[in-house]
Amino acid sequence: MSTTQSDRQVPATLRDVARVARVHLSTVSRAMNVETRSLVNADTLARVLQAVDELDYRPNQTARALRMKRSLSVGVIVPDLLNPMIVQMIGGIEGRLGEAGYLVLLGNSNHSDERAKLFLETMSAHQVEGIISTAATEDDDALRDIARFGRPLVLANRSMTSGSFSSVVPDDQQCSELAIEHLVALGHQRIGHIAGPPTVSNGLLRRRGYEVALARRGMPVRSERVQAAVRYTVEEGERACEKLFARCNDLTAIYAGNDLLAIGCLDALARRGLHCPEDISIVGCNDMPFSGRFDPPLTTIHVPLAELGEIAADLLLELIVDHRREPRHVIVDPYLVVRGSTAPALR
Amino acid sequence: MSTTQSDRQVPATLRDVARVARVHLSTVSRAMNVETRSLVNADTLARVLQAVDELDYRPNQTARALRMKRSLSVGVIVPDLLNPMIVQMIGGIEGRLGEAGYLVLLGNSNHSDERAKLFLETMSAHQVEGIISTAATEDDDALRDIARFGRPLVLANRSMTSGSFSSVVPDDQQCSELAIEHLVALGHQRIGHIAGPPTVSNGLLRRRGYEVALARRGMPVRSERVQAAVRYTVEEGERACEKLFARCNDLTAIYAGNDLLAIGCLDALARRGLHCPEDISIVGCNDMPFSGRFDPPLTTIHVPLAELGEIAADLLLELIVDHRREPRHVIVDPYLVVRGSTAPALR
DNA sequence: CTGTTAGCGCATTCAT
DNA sequence: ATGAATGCGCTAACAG
Repeated sequence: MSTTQSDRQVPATLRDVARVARVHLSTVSRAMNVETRSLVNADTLARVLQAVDELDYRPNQTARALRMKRSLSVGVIVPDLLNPMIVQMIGGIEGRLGEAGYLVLLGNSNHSDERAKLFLETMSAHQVEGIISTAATEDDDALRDIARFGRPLVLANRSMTSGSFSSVVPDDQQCSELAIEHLVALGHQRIGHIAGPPTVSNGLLRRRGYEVALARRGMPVRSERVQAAVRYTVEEGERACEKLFARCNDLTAIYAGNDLLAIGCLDALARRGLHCPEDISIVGCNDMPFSGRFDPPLTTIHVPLAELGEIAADLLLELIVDHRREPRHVIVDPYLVVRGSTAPALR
Repeated sequence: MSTTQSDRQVPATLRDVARVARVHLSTVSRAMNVETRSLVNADTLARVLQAVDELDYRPNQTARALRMKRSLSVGVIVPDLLNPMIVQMIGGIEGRLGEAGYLVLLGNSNHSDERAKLFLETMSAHQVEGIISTAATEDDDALRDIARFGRPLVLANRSMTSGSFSSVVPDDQQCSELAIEHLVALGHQRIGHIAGPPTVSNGLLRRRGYEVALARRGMPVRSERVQAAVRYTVEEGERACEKLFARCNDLTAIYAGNDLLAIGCLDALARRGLHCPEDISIVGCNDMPFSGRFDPPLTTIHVPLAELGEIAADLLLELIVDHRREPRHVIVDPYLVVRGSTAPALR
């Protein structure tokens, strides 16, 4: 507090510092950057640093970004902020990216490809160095647009069959295999499936995994036992489950494409006066936070979502370092978590 | 796709467009901006627009930001991304800010003032037009630093007693009043309190509210019946609750400073072989997502967190429009949600 | 080691 | 209605 100034200061620039330190502006620039700092004389450095301190100088990152073409920011697009699973991933992403000095621009598409596209463009305009999308849908050419600009892009949680982008996803078919294996071991023979939207990879893949798992065991694969939800929400899960019940009244178990859908199933059961797991067993997928504390505690397939986010960040960082790097596809292993929503089949 | 080019294009600039449209760069600039578009002739505008389309030109927001001193971005600092309540607020914030054309830079301080300060500085360097912090602690002079630069700042969920920043918080004392009122109505006389950290406003205020509510009813206020958790997490809630039990074994109810702490209390009860609500009633606070689905369903004080986020965004937007605006303090009303974790006192 | 110069991509005065 | 010129704050050659 060398000078008594008004409350609001106009930020100091390199010029200001240079003037006070009686050196050229470029010398200050060198002094500020760790890589070039060694180029500047010890006592001029001291003078500069003192001026910096005195003026409370902070480099303007926008100007740096413009000049260096490095914004030190990346965009992260999510389909739904109220989905605890997504948030887990954001945590992993943000943590890793933060360590690397990047700031995260967050965009919540709210399940809308339209909005996702808007974010893609806005973030692109903001010169993000890369983008992680956890909201990829199959027919999402907005993502391709981004790639055309050479902006690194990685898909997390959901992928695209084309495989042209780096991605990290759980082994979705294996998720289903684990769920069916568990249910069959409990004696269940008529197992329904509430699938995720067919437009997103894990909706499709988990459904396929369900069918494969049944077929492999010589069990009938009936399409009327599958009902896809239009979105990964509790409400849509409930709705889908009711449709399923309207068609099939002999099911003893349901495998839901994710935990939110599973909770929706629980609601649908309750509406019909049915009990879980006594009347019907339910297996979720993803193991969202607190899923073990529900009533009943949810048997589900654990997916390491935070780790998945970290890997997505790593993949993006790789790509940022070398844009021409070949896309990599990481698949992480899920595992079964048995809790209270499954029980031996009685019928 | 007029020309067959390589996959990766270098983004077009105003100059490129100007060259193709055979006009001066500044004309293109005018044409791109809605406010100045009327200044340009209809058919030159058409030429420009065609060139823009042809080259797939997108304005570089970094350059704009540098020139206009408007980054169209704001920073949001949160203490914990794994806290579902916080996420609710982010949703509200991001939604409102997105509508206004702003992008959100997200920073997760992970309960560390150190990291929060780092984010504040990094975001500031990125020229955010304002900052919303949901991680304010009482002794947080980093926040004051930001304000010195004249960067608009609003505090959400947590406030600072100084009151020099705009803020939006729940009526924390009222939260406690509602909780105590409910418990007393159920016949509880010996009510413990797991408080949030005393360094954050709602930790302190809710504790005070608890004391005031007891005193108002002529009930004894005993400090040994209060245990503060060092953080708002399930684990710290459990730990604090165990400390409390070690001191007091005659409590019939506990009011927890938030739902996470309440869940921790549930864990502590379970450890001791006690049941909720039969042995001890528990009231949480905030009404986090899914709290009604826990076992037992949590009786809690509902706080409209998403709305709180929206208000925070509005306050910030106001401040961005006029930096010298007086700080405003919005207080939102909580209400009681009775579920299954509370029952009449038996002792 | 330090100063000079030249932009990064854009908006905005000022001329014309 | 458009062109010319200037500079936002910074880094990166290039000289000296």
